[in-house]
Amino acid sequence: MSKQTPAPSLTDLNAGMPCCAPISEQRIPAETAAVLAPAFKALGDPVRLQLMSMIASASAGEICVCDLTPAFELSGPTISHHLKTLREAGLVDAERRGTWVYYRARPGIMRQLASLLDVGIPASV
Amino acid sequence: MSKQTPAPSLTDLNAGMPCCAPISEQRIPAETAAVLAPAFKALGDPVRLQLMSMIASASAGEICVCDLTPAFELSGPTISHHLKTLREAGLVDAERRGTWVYYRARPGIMRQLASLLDVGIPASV
DNA sequence: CGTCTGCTTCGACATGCGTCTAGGTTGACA
DNA sequence: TGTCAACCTAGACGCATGTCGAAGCAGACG
Repeated sequence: MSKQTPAPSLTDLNAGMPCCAPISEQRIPAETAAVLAPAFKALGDPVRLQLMSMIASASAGEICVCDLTPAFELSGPTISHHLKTLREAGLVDAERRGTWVYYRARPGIMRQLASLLDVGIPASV
Repeated sequence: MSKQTPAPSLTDLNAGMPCCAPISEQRIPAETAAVLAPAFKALGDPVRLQLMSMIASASAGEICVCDLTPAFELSGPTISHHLKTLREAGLVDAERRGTWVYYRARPGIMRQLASLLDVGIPASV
């Protein structure tokens, strides 16, 4: 045990807390892996990766489900299911305003995941 | 169609090629998502995330399977299976030297994944 | 050559995941 | 109030995945 970067909660991650050293510098504790793996898992589907990209790159900072669904050849419920997965992974937030539901990205956790994968030196292969 | 960042192959990624704009800047094309999602998927399991971390942070740049297996309460075949998953995702390389097999990380693809998640501005939530 | 050890592959099983259709819930609007 | 549209939830089905024990393969070492 002792002084590694401790296991953060999903809330911590979304609060924008610094979390973990890059995996190339320090071995991840089991608890941290258990917390972060679901986020990677959520991105591990092509449809969700595209959804995440569309949401994160939306010019207004948010995007309507009604703009997401027609971008795929999938049923509405299936898209809804994938959005729920992203929500439960803490990657996006949803808000209903009138008839439509809008999704926006949570930059905090994405930054955490990115820094975890960071290799530091931008060197060769 | 037209001038987005085109779909890269896994080989490109491991060759260290710059690949894709961050998903917060540009929507990922379907082909790119199809290529990158398996890498995230491979990291979407706590055991594999820890394995990846142990491999990437190995002081010698590589680590013996015989050092990985006892770190988990899982059977040898199960660890071997997870390592195969990481190999097929292009995240690690394996090399047999004498009795033991050594694994090392492929920094190229990890950098690609990290930059894909990059949110740019290190700002608030 | 025989045997032992380290790792992978094989076959099997339970669980999880992606997808669908059908049905519910919430809000807009006449 | 009634009706319509947008979105989510529920239930079901087939395929993928995580896990194991048993068997196979490759080097080391007498």
